Amino acid sequence: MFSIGDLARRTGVKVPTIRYYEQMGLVAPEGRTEGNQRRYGREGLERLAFIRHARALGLPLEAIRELIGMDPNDHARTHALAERHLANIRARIARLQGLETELERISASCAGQRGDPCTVLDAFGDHAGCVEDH
Amino acid sequence: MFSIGDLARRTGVKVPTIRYYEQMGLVAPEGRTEGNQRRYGREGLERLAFIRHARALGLPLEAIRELIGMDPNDHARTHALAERHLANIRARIARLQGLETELERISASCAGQRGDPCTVLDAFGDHAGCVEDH
DNA sequence: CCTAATGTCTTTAGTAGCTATAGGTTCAAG
DNA sequence: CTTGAACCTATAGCTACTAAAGACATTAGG
Repeated sequence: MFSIGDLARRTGVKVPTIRYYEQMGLVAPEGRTEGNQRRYGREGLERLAFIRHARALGLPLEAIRELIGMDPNDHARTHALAERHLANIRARIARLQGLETELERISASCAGQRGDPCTVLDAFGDHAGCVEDH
Repeated sequence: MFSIGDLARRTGVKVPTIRYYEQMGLVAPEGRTEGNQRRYGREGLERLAFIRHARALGLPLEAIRELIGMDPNDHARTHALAERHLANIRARIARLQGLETELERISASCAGQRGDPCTVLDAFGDHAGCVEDH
């Protein structure tokens, strides 16, 4: 039987976060002590580790909830979720790469001559220089 | 003189968002009508366009507030902010690329055989397969 | 000039995913 | 038995908005 602190130490998920996940219906203790403290079994530990890893992969809690409730034989749904998330990540990468390009341009736009006003400041506000349509 | 709706149409920033920016101290109307409605001048319009573009570049409002208050001759601070943000974006790209790799691995881990439990589900919870240290 | 439609006002609450704090109780070790 | 660490609940805060309620203002058409 693990206390909430044990779980926190073993999974790296902070104590208040575990309680938050419980509120969100993602983990529950097996029971409580007489003094009302949470006690978890091995299942709880594994569940929390699962959540932690899925979160580290960038899945929103909502998707994790879906995963938890999934039938392991339902390949279609499981694969679809993975693909959807992958597409999502790729889109975010593409968007950030657009920003990267533009910020490089902005940074390079001014040589930093004393006495001249900094063009970086203008560039931040200037939509005209943009290639992307953000 | 522009109403808040005019500003919204011209900049693409939604009306409630403009009011929110005002609360955050980023834009202010030049004055109000007798009936208490906001009226903006060209300055307000430009300020809002600046904010919009900076947001599109991914800058947090806090950084935009800094930019707004900056002396255009202070190259050091302006450039530093741009560089900091660029580094930030690059870090995020790197992180997402790590996730991309891992999600590809996860997606590929299961051929989708009927009858066999889906390994994707395990892979989501399995830290052991990770290369990155998330 | 009046009316109807549209625009605007303030205030409040909700979103995601936590984190922090306060004030109180319980547990485990010595 | 006492002390200190860990635990409890409830509430508020964070970012950057968005939505909704209920009242008032403005503007175009007749």
